[in-house]
Formats: sequence, structure tokens, C-alpha cells
Amino acid sequence: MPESHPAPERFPVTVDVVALTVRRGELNVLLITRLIEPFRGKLALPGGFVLAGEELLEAAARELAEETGVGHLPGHLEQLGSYGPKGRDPRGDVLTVAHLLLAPDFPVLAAGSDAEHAAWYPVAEVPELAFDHALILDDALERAKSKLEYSPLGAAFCGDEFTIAQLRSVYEAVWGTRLDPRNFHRKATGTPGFLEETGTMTTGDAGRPAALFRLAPAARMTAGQPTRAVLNPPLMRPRE
Amino acid sequence: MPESHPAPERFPVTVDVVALTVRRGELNVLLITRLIEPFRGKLALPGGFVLAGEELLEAAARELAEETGVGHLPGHLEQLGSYGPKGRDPRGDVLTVAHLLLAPDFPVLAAGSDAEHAAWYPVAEVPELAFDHALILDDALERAKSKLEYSPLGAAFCGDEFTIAQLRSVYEAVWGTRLDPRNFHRKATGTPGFLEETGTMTTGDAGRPAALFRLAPAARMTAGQPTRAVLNPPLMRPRE
DNA sequence: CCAAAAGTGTTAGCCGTACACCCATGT
DNA sequence: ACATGGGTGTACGGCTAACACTTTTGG
Repeated sequence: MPESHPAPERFPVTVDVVALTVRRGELNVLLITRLIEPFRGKLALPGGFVLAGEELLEAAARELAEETGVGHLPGHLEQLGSYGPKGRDPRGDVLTVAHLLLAPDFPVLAAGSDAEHAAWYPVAEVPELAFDHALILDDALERAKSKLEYSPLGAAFCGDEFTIAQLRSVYEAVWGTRLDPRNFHRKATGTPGFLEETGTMTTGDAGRPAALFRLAPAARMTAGQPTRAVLNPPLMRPRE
Repeated sequence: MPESHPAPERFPVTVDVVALTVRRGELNVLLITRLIEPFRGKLALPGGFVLAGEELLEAAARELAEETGVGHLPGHLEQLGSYGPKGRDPRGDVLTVAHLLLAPDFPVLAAGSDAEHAAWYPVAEVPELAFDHALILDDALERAKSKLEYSPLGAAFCGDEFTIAQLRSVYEAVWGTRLDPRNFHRKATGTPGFLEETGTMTTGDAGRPAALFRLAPAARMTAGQPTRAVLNPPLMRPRE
């Protein structure tokens, strides 16, 4: 923290959100189509300016709500990192604090605002993005992959209750690998403090009904703060 | 990225640096004594305003140099995370981007600037800090601990050349545990792409001379960017 | 010779992987 | 009956943890 000898420069500060979900077995990211310059017509991450009196997470949650129409925070939101301020926006220096949302598939407002239109895109098919958003997306994907190894946040992609197979398909989509259903089942159910059985079963699907699980209390959020609980030993993603 | 309907708020943006080193087997952090209000007389992390045209890392490196007198970046510097802007400074909203430096023990300028005086403090004995710096320090310590598990950055605490025992003492200091010298030796030297022998040996110490190592090329920085190389399998810290 | 630290060998047990096998439902 | 997916048992291999032991220096 400095004294004020050099007049403190002030920067416009934005928040961007990399919202990830799993749809039909594929990892998807929420992108908006820019209807204004710069980068008009290009895809970009949802985001916007931090307003006076706002915390970073608040601002990210607000921008997400404004651009998708979701009523409340649909999943787990955390800070990813900050980018800039130099050379990322042709209009001038802007610092952006990127955020990562891991959420179940939620509907985005069909008719976006007058300036932007949001939709899900499979990450494997994302075209060129505006600003430095391709870099931010890369970092977000890497963060998501490692989050799944060491934290119970894979469940953030599912609803409140889910089967082991649904959870496994999340891991497979995010990591881009196939996992052995039997070993995954044993590992997920056998990790203390991770899952708890609801007692109910699925029905109507093909095959034997599956037990429904939810996150164990120790693995859930604590007072709005992301849990520090760790999966130990980790669920390891196959390396290459 | 937004259109400009709401006049974009502009924030003063600072960078703070949590500089960690290992001295005499203890993890130490660089702190400055504040000579001006607010928090006059209290300890704080070194840091200061981001200037126009600066990147975040540049600003962090500049502040570090200004407050310690080091000529060049003495170790590995990376972004930790952003804090604020609300309620962290009594003078008004300030966004700060915290950084983490892992470095060998380097001397700090005895006579600091007119406003601040920097020195190393063992992390176990850090008293109350100014602003939200205690929170930032906690996050930095946690980050440092996990960095050692998955990256070769433990070596950033050592000089260019070091013995396995010196490297082990880094792990022990950061993790606050004792490690078996024999198993650590095997693991460190046996991990492909981590260390390479210099060919020279120490001399003059008690006991058998030790071989000197340096980081293998694959584990070093690439063009100023922190390496993404990963220790796989990780060097695991004992849990509890 | 003794202490001290470096480095190697060896073993037991845990855990991840692979895969055979049984269970319970929909059609 | 059969297909489909849920769930359990089991064996092998690699890795960690624990520790006995040898090597090489300084005092």
C-alpha cells in the first residue's frame, strides 16, 4: 500500500465470466454475440463494468444475471484471475477480473438485451473470440480440470441430486476422457466427506435404477464462501 | 465486455506482493512498516499503485524493486488474486491485485524509502497486518504449499544450484513438516524432467559431500512465462 | 575412531487400473 | 428373454512410507 506521491492512476475495471456447463455429454461455455463495436459480430465472454460499491463476485453475478436472465446464481462462482490492463481493448486500458462459473445446464434468456445475445457453445467448437477472451477461456478450462481433481466441485455441474453416472459424465466432459464406470463409482462413493445418499432411486431410464446422491455437508458451500474441502486422495485425471 | 450505458466507474488499482523465502529453515515473508496513515506503525505487504501503461506483473516487480532495492527479479513472480474494491481501505475503494514471489533469501535495502521500511519476518510470528493483508497472506501461504506439490517451483527458493537437502528444507519449511531425507532424495532425483546434476559437489560441510543440482531445462521458465510443467506424480505433502 | 550427512536397498501396504461378474429394471 | 446400465469382487502393478545399511567427509 502506497503513499500518494504519484497521482494514483484510475482504471476502468470489468468482470468477465466464463460460465461452463455440461450439455449432452459435452462441455459448453456461455458466450454473447457482440452487437456493437469493437469486435461487432464476434463472440465474447459475458461481462461488464464493476459499479461503485460492488465487490468483484457481486459484479460478476450481476452481469451473469443481466445477460442470461437467471434469477439467482445457478452454480459455483469463483475468481479466476485478472488480465491487463494494457492492450486488451482498442478503446483503452481496461483491467478485467475473470471469473469461473460451474453450473448445471440452465436456460438463457432467448431474447437477450438490445446489445448482446447469449447462448451456450460447445468448447470444442468455439470460434475466434473478442479481446483476449480466448486466453481467458483457456485458463478457465485448465482451472476447471484441476478443480475436479481436488475439490468436490464436479457436483456443481449437476443439480442438487444426481447419480454417480451423471457425475461421471461431468468428469468425462471436462477432462475429455473416458473413465471406468466401476472404478469411478467406487472412488466417488468411497471418498469420505464427498457424497451422501438421498435414499431415493432413479426410475424410468434404461437399465437398473441408480441411487441418487447429493454433496455431503462437509463438501458444500459454507456461508456463501466456496468450500476449502479437498478430495484427498484426489480423483485423478488420466495424464495423456 | 459492456457497452457504455452506465458511465464506467474507475478505480485506483494497486498491486501487492507476498514475497516468501526460506531463511534458517523457516518460511519468511517480506513486510514493510507503514510510516504514514492509515495503519501507521503497522506492518503491511509491499505494494503500490499500478501506473499508466503498466502490466500487473510489471507493476508488482517494480514495487518490489523500489521497496527492497533488489536490482532484478530475484525469483518466481506470479499473480495470486484480486481483492476488493470495497471496504479494504479507509480512504476509499481500491482494487488490489495480489502477487506471490518465491525467491531465495535476498538482502533488503537497510534504509528503506522515506515512507516505508522493509524486512523479512518469519511467517509463524507475523503480528496483525494492515488492510486485508492477513487474508492475502493466508491465501498466499496456501498457494505456495500447493505449488510445491505440483510444480518444480520449490527450486525457486534456492539459488541456481542447490543440494537435495537444501531443496528438502524448503519443502519442510513451507509445509511445516519433516520429510524423510532418503525418500525425498529418491523422489526428487527420480522425477523425470525435474532436476539435473551439475557434476560438482559441496565441500566443507559436516558429513559426506552432496551433489549439486539445478532445475532441468523442461522445468525452467520459458520466455519469462511461468512454466506449466507439472510434477507428475506430485510430491505429496503429508495431510495432517 | 566417531559423528554426521549423503545416498542405496528392501520390504510392506495402500491405491489405482483393469476386468470378470452379478443385480435390477425397461421392452 | 434380452438389452442396458448399476454396482461388487478380485488380482496385478506401481508408488509411498519406513527403515536398515553403506559411503564419504570433518573433527
